[in-house]
Amino acid sequence: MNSRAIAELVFHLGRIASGEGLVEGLTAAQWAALRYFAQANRFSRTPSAFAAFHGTTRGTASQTIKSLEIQGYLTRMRSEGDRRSVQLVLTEKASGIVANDPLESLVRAADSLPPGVQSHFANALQRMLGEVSQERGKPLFGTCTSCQHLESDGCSRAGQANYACGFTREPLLLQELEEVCINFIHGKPMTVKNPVSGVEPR
Amino acid sequence: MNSRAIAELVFHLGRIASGEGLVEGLTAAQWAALRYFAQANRFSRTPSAFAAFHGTTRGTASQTIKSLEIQGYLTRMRSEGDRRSVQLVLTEKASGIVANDPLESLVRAADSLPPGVQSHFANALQRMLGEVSQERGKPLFGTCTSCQHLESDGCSRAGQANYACGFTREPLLLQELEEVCINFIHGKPMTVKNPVSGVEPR
DNA sequence: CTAAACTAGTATCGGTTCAAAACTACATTC
DNA sequence: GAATGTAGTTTTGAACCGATACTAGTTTAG
Repeated sequence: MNSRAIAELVFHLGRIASGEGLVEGLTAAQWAALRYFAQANRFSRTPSAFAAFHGTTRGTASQTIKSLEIQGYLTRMRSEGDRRSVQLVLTEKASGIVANDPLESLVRAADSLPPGVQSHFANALQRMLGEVSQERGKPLFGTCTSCQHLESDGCSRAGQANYACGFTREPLLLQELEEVCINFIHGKPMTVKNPVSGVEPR
Repeated sequence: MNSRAIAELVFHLGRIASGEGLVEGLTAAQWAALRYFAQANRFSRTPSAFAAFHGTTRGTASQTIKSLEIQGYLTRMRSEGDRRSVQLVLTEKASGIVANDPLESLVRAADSLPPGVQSHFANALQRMLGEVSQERGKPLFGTCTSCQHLESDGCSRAGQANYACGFTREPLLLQELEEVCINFIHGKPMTVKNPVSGVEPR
C-alpha cells in the first residue's frame, strides 16, 4: 500500500516540478533535451541516444532538437567517423539559461533534505530506475566511473592512470569519466585494479 | 551537486515509469486522471480540482476528462449543491484496468526497496512536494488524517468517534478519511484530541 | 433586490508532444 | 556487390498544453 504512494509521489513530484509553464519559452521536453546534452559524453550526444534516454521515438527527438536548434540553443556538427551521425552541442545562449531550469525548484527541495538522507535517497532512486529500465527493456544510462567497460592501464598509485572504454575501444579523458553514456553497463563501483583484460567490444 | 542528480532522477524516473507507450490505449495524462479520480474524495472529484492537482489548466483537464468519458472510463453527474459543478466517478470498466496502470512497474520497484527505507523515502518525497508546491503557489493535496480541518466529537476511546470537516462543515464517513482532498492543509499528524473548536470555514 | 464580481466548466486557437510509418543516406554483413 | 541494418528526418493524426473567450450559475456589495 505504501509502495503505491511512493510511485505516485515520484511521478507527481517530477511532473509538478518540471511543468512550470514555459520558462524561457521552452517546454518540458526541450528542457529535458538541454539537460541531457549538457552532460552526455561524445558517444551519446546524438538524437538517437537522446531518444533512448528520454524514452521516446527518434522522430519525436528529432523534432524537439530541431526546435532547439532554431531557437539557437543547440549546434549541429556532422560526426567524423560515421557520416550518418550528428553531434549536438549546447550554445553559449543555452549555457546562459541553465540556471532558469524549472527543475531548479526541485533541486532546492532536494538540497534542503538532511545531508545524511540525500545519499540514501539518491541510491534508492537509482535502484528503482535500474529495475524499471530492465523491466521495460530500456537502456540504463550512467557514467564511466561505475561502468563495466572502463579500463585503465593500472597506474592507480599516482593520479596518472590512462583510461579507455572497452566497448568503443577509445581512450577517455579524465573529465569524460563523469559524463553520461548510452553504452553504460552496471559494473564494479570504482575499484579498478586489474583491468585491460580482454573485454571484446564486438 | 548531488541534489541536482536527485532532482533529475525523480523527473526521469517518473517519466520513464509512466510512459509505457499506450497501455490500454490511454495516454499518461489520462492514466493520471483515472488515478486521481480513484482516490479523490467527494469535494475533489471535479474537473477544476483535477486541474489544480495535475498542475494544468481547467481547459486541458476538461479535454482529458471528455476523452475518458467517451471511452467509457468516467461517468459524469451534476453536483447537487452547486449546479455549475460536476462530479466524476470511475466506471466498472475503469476499475477493471487499474491493474494495468503503467505506473505499476514503479510500484513494484518501490516495493522491492528495503522495508525500513520505504517510509523514509516516502517522507522525503512528501516533504519535497510540499516545498515545491509552496514555491509554485500550487495547492497541496492530502488526506483528512493529517489535515488541520479534521474535527471529531472526542469519543476517541472506542472506535466510535464521529468526524467532520471544519472547512466544508460536512460530516465525514470513516472511509473518507483516507481519500485525497483539495482543501487539505497540513496539520497535526493524527493526534486528534480536543477538536470541534471554532474553526470558521469561510 | 439588483448589479458587479466571481467561479465552474466548456470550446477554440496555435504550438508541441507523441507513436507510428514511410523515407533517404550511409554502414555493415554476408 | 546485394541484403540487411542503423542514423536521422518527415509526415500524419491524436492528444496535450497555455491562453483566451465564452456560458451559466453563485456570491458579494451597494
